[in-house]
Amino acid sequence: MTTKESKLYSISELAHEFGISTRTIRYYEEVGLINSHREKETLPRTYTSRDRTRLKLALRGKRFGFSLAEIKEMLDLYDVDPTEKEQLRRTIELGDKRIAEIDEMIKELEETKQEMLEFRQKFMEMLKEKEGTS
Amino acid sequence: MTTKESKLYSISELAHEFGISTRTIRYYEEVGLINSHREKETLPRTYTSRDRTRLKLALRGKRFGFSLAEIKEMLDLYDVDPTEKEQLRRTIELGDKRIAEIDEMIKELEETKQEMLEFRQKFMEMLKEKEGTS
DNA sequence: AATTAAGTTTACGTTAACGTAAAGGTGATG
DNA sequence: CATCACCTTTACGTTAACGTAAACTTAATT
Repeated sequence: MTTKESKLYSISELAHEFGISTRTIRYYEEVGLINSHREKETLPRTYTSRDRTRLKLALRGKRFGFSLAEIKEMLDLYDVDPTEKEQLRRTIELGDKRIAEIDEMIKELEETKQEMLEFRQKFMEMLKEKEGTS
Repeated sequence: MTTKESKLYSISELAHEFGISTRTIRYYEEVGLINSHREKETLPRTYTSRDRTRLKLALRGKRFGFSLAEIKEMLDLYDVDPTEKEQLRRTIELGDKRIAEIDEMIKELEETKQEMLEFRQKFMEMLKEKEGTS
């Protein structure tokens, strides 16, 4: 029985998959946002699917305008030590705050969408009024 | 009958209301994101409620990680000339794209929330298992 | 009349998040 | 064995989005 040997990714594979540069990936490692695993200290980085997932989540955070520091804090929530009750509690608490934030964001987005749809409606009517004018 | 004379805001009023600096507001004007109205070219800026709304929308865009340039482009959609059919069409088209983007964001946020709730559940169980351990 | 509060412009400083270039190591391939 | 292709580190450059400071004006108070 070999020790769980799932697929490993190279840095350029991930870069290509997510449409980012290898520099970006190295930078994320530099600031502690993600990890890499290397055989011999000196040579090529390799990434597990867990690393890949973390990167994916990080990029999601970016798309929503979070700073790398904020993202790191959020991702580190998933890596809490399950034997430490106090840590667990703090994690849950912080997580709840984030969830509330997400709810707020969803609400705001839906409002925005609604407003845009109303404008769309107005513009469509304006267009109709000018029908045939070329 | 006086010409529509609704409330005017000063720069520090708006800054305070939205929790930003006056510098930020001037900067937004500098890059054409918002406008101000002044009596005599030289003296204090004053803002209509329309200006205020535009600023509010801009800040909303910021919270979602859009750049000021992107925000400007989006806000300018609202200021289209209604007599220009082609412009109207382009505006509607671009607006539709933004609406689709918003839908995508909402979807992603809901996924994220779901995942976080699942983690929360797991952590709660871990906590329960350790019940009484202090 | 002098101080205070709020505004102005100009201009240089700062930070996050990378881009980019230089100089070099490895392993596969024609 | 030379040339890719891909990786590495180090380090300086760049841009957006303001912060901050200086020097000044104007209106209202003391």
